[in-house]
Amino acid sequence: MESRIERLCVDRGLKMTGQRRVVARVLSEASDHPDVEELYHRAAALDSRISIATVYRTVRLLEEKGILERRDFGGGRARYEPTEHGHHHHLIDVETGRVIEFQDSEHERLMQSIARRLGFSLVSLRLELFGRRLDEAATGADGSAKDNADSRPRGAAKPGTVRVSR
Amino acid sequence: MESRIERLCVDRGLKMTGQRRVVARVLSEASDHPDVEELYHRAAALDSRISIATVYRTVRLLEEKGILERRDFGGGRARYEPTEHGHHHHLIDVETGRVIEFQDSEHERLMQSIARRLGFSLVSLRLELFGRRLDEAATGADGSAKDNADSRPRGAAKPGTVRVSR
DNA sequence: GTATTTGCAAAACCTTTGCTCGGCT
DNA sequence: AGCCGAGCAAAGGTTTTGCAAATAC
Repeated sequence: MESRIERLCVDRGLKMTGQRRVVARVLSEASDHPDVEELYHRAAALDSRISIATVYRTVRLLEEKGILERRDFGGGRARYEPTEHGHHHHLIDVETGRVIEFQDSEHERLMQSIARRLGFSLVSLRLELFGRRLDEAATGADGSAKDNADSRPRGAAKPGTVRVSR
Repeated sequence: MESRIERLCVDRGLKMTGQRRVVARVLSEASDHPDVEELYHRAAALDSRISIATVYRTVRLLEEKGILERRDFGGGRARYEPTEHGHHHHLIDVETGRVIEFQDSEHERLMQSIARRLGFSLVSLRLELFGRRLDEAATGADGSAKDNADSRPRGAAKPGTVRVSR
């Protein structure tokens, strides 16, 4: 069955090889921000006839096509995630490395206005927060973000989406 | 004469060798965000008896001491700038690569509040805007940011500091 | 059929490190 | 004399690439 990312590839006229299909599936099913090595392992589990060079080539291609976005959270390896329409940002737990996504519409407006004041139109932005977990009791947050490391809840329909609404 | 960065090094008890003094001077005089290669070239111009390994070791040391901050604006090379007290952020001109700094106190507050809502205390953050220059005439900005590539106006006392005050 | 893509291994790239020598205290 | 830092070159980790063989359209 055709995965979501595979559909995007086909839509953009990419030649769909077996390897690309596998990588597309892995990406479609990922709910985190895997690096190339991790993608390679997951892909190899589905089809061992794939090399890491192909994974590198594929993520690069998909990034050029706007299907993936490359992230750098430090640690020397690039990490990838599917491009989303509504931009979101990341909060990285400095103790565990867990990545939490969030959105904030007020923030988007603020960034637009700052760019405009500096004489620029905003093309894109990168916002990453690094934080330390507060005691559950000491905060007003509901603590609903789960403990599975590096989870990436997203999408309005999914339960557990972390969104700061304002 | 003792450069600003050299003073900071001495204050933290670092042994000041000739090479460190040169790197400290280069950093003190830099008004941009040089990478190691660039620092090496500038340092070598002042004293050719310096190796790139020493520059790497020095920036790493100064980063550990909190004197420098490492930045990654993409491009695979780390770039460095002296630590500032008031945190600032960067707007990168996507056409020219020029880096403009800015601050926004409203933004600081917003970030604190977002982190808190997610159940975290904010340790640090990274904000980078990527933008395209608007026509001078079409914007309300005063266009005062200069055309010298990669300028880094900063510090309250300096004219030309780019600061979004709100 | 033909242009593209893959696998493999080598190369490229940035950064770190082992070791010996040199310089400062 | 003793230590710490510097230089050099080699190693390290990630990503890219050249080339021949395989594959999609």
